[in-house]
Amino acid sequence: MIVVDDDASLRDALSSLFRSIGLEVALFASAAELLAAKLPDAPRCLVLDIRLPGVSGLDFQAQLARSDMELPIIFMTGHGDIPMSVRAMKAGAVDFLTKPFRDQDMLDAVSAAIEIDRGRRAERASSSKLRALYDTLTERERQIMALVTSGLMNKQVAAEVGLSEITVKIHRGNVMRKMEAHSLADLVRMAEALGLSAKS
Amino acid sequence: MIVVDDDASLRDALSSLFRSIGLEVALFASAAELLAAKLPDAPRCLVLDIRLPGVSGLDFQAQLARSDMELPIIFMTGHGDIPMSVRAMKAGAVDFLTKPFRDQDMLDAVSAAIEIDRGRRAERASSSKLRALYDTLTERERQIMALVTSGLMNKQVAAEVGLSEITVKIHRGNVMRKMEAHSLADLVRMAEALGLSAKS
DNA sequence: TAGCCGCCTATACCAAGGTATGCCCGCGCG
DNA sequence: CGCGCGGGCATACCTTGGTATAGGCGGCTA
Repeated sequence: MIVVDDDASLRDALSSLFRSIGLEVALFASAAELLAAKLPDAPRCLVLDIRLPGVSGLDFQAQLARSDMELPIIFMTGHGDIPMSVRAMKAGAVDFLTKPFRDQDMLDAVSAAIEIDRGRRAERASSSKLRALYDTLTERERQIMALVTSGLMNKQVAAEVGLSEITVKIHRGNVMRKMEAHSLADLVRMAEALGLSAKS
Repeated sequence: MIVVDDDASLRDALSSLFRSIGLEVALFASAAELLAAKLPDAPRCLVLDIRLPGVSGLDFQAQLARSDMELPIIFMTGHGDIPMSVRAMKAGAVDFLTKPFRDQDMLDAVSAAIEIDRGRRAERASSSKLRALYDTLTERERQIMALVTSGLMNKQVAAEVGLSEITVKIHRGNVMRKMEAHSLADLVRMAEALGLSAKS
């Protein structure tokens, strides 16, 4: 759980609130401090005041979304307005609370956000493993994989790329082995997840 | 384009605004009137005042989401607050505008909403066609389809369901024909889209 | 230079996929 | 009752997939 707010007393209040339900908490007074810090790699979320020293919360949100450190955000504000909240929600914020808020509302938002982060992490983990496997393929193998998973027969693939059928079979076998696919169905699903498509 | 607002002058203003960019407009003073009316089946969206005679806009949104008539909603409000806007956005609203709003803001929101609706329609159309094909399968065929697309070989499928391999081949062929799949890869993708999984 | 790797090909062989023909059973329906 | 249909099984035959063995070519690098 990461809290960024320039009000020390609010930070402390949130800290004890989150600790009371067993969450680890990291406190920061500004976005810059957060970026400078190293954080443990666990399901988490960001609780952010929309008015921060330096950058605005919305800008910081956009900045995070562009970086590889994407994590669910819950905004807080004392003097926000509707267009601001709408913009934050459209940009993917999990919630947008007005100060003062009820503890329970914050806890609900946080548990929803952590659940989202958990899902995203699982997603990223499996897709990055897939990427790693895919990266071990040679150019030819990638080409054959795309064509095979698009539903073409070996002979059609061979004609498409100007190879003999037997060579296609070799590459195909290599692809199956390198991708650790146990069946064609497996490979098709991997190709889907990787966003492959046979471009003619 | 569907507009629901109890203020006749605002309805007229929005009507002429939308017509000026070539959109067809249907006007209603309440949610009940909208539900009673028949509407042409084309990409569209709903522009809704959050304070309506009878039901609240948020309730109406929830009601629409539960029904089969799901369509993108843009809320308007004269006296809304942040929690209200956040709730609407969380429930899937495309935008939430405060009166008075700039014409351009409304037009931007509407074009985004119509784009969303167009995408959803395409999605629904292809998935409902898939459903229709899937519904023509017999119980056995569905069973074999699930197992085959999970990556099992015919003989393994046969063992799993206690049939001979040749019978599995027959069913498998029937599945391919009925689902209009041109290859196993096709069938696997269909199974994915249908959310099938082989339950042991 | 030798060795490795990616790449291509061929022959041969076996496993798996796929279809046709033919026959059987049970059930519901006109 | 006869008929259609879903379901099942077998033989036969052909296609496709998959692997092993073996060889050739070009490029990179220790």
